[in-house]
Amino acid sequence: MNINKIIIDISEKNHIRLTHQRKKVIEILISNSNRHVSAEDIYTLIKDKDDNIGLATIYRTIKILEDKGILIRHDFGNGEAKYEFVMKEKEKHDHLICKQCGKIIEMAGILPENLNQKVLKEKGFYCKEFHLIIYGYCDECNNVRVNQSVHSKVKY
Amino acid sequence: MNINKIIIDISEKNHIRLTHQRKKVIEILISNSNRHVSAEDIYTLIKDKDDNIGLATIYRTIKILEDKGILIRHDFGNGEAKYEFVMKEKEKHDHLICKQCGKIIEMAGILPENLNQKVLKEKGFYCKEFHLIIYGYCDECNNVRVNQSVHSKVKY
DNA sequence: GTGAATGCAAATTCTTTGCATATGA
DNA sequence: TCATATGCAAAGAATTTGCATTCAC
Repeated sequence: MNINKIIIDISEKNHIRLTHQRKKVIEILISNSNRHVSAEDIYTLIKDKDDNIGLATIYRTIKILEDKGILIRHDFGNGEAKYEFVMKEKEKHDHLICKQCGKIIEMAGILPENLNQKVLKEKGFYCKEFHLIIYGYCDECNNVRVNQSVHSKVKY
Repeated sequence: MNINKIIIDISEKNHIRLTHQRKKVIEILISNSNRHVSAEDIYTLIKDKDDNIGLATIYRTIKILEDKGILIRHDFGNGEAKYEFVMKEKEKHDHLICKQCGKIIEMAGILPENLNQKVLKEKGFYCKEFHLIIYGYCDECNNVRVNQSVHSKVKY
């Protein structure tokens, strides 16, 4: 199935009117589904292809796709939302973020299998999406840390 | 241990110079440690007590407390950071957020015990903080959803 | 043809920063 | 005393909105 067919498929299944701009946004999202992209990223990637689009349109499109569950929004805590295209085939994964260098490492299979039932039973809550972010230190940064001192003596 | 003593304790342990404003911020955080408060919330709560403080000071204080690990920052995806005072005694918990009404339910004991070792072994990553947010539907909203139709026919 | 989408610029919201003044240790 | 914190207002960054124009169906 080529990318054009996939896009048409998405738009029809989700009742999204397919404009030139929306097509471009979805195209970029699909071809970058291995990354986390911001609205600005999408904007730049489209501009790079000598295509014109307004940032506002991107924000509006993103919101629709998110509503439809086609796009997952991540807040990694730097004040900029990142988006990830949902591929059925792709394994769900969580994110490890280094507090020192900001690197994001993906890791799958962290959460237990039976979480949905557990949460439903205990809290009457129907789980749809699990967002687990683990903050800590990656290997390299941790080595630097232990060589220096972990507890800063800096006076504020 | 009264609240004043606790605040002095925090400031000394963490080498934070104790100003009138910082005292106020910490005081508000402690007395609202059962909630998630934003910078604006803290500002309003202090103003309500007929005390004066600048928003900038609150942001600066928050940043220090977060650096010191006294405060946990949560990004719940509405563009506003929320903070939670860390009480040693308080059990760590995760958050269930209803996609419909926005309600936040706290739940403890979701994550497995041995995560630190697992992540370290698999990815060489040293875990410090676990932020698990589960998006879904609370009991009430889910009832409404199943009575209506789950899939919107609205054309965008 | 017509209601809905777009682009632009202006408006909003949250957060940060520069600088003169005030203050805690 | 004196480095550091504060308040204010201005700057920044991300996102949203109003409105005239354009476009998909």
